[in-house]
Amino acid sequence: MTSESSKINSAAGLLGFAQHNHSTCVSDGLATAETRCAAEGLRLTPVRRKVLELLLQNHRALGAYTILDRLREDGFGSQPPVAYRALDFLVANGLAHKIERLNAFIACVHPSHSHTPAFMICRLCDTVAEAQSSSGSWAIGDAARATGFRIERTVVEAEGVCHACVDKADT
Amino acid sequence: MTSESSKINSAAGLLGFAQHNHSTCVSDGLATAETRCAAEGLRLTPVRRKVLELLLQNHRALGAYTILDRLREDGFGSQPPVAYRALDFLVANGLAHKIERLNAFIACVHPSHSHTPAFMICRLCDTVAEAQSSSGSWAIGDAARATGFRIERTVVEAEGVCHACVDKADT
DNA sequence: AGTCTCCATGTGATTATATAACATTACATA
DNA sequence: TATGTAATGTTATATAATCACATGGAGACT
Repeated sequence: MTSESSKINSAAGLLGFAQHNHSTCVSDGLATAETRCAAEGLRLTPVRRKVLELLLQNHRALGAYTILDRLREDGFGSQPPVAYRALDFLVANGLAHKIERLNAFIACVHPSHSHTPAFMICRLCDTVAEAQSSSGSWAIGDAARATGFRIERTVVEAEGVCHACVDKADT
Repeated sequence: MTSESSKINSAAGLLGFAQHNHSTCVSDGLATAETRCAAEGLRLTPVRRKVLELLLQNHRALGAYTILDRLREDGFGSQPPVAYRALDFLVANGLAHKIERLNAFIACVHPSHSHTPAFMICRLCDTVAEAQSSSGSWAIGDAARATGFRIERTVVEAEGVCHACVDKADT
């Protein structure tokens, strides 16, 4: 427990892959979420808040069942729907994203404005970084326009090796 | 059965979303695969060939268990690993792709050369179109270069409504 | 305060997706 | 034919996600 959380903290010393003071990530993220929910009449209930807090604690994607375990420890309901409903709420309101490649979830790093997120997933340290992007910048937009396809949502996930892990990479 | 296959054929009258003569998709795809496997010393065994044929029969993504059902009908093994191993082979050798968003698989439409595929998924008719693309054209490449992230594989999947379905779309 | 309604949560059961582990068979080739 | 390797078959299990229904709790309205 203790060793695990300290490991998480030290490993989370990268925002995405950039150096940053991680200590404010959780508090800032929760504060932003509370502001937004208050402004839009959304209810950031205890379970939802707790799940967001768990996601903010590390820059990795967490599976629903990992989250569920943590919820159980904190006295929340321990059946899958509890976690999935909270995650659905967070994703629907742009406070978190699902990483399709991993079937896992991560807190949004800039939840204040809507965006088409793009992710970089390090296969060695499992860190996930969210890249800023405009929705029209993807080459697939051209193909869509050419065929009359109306894009509603785009998944962009790059898998590879982050700067910090390049040294220990085999290839 | 008959009605289902005819439905598949009529619905598959679009390559991705472009009009095309679907009757040659399966035969051409299998021929290309056989040529490539022969050239590279890969073994396109009966199960693998059958799975590829199933994928080629429609421009939709098929789940592993759907494939498994068809394999069973044809006298192949009917346990999950049978389907997953064949799919792994096809994906590893560029003959098929996994659509992460759907947890399902689709035949590659241009298996002759390596590429970073991008997909358009119609949420109304479930058709999946593979767009041609060069690996460097994604905006995420810039973010990766900026942070020293080495991209090995990129998932690009756009979800929306295809040209043919726009009329029946609610919004 | 009462109570109605809506939304959120709790819980048990089930479905869907994917892999582990090990036995067996087919194939190439020495 | 003997032998190593790759492919397949099969049992069991792990992981991910949803269904269905009961319970609870905050606001709106009287």
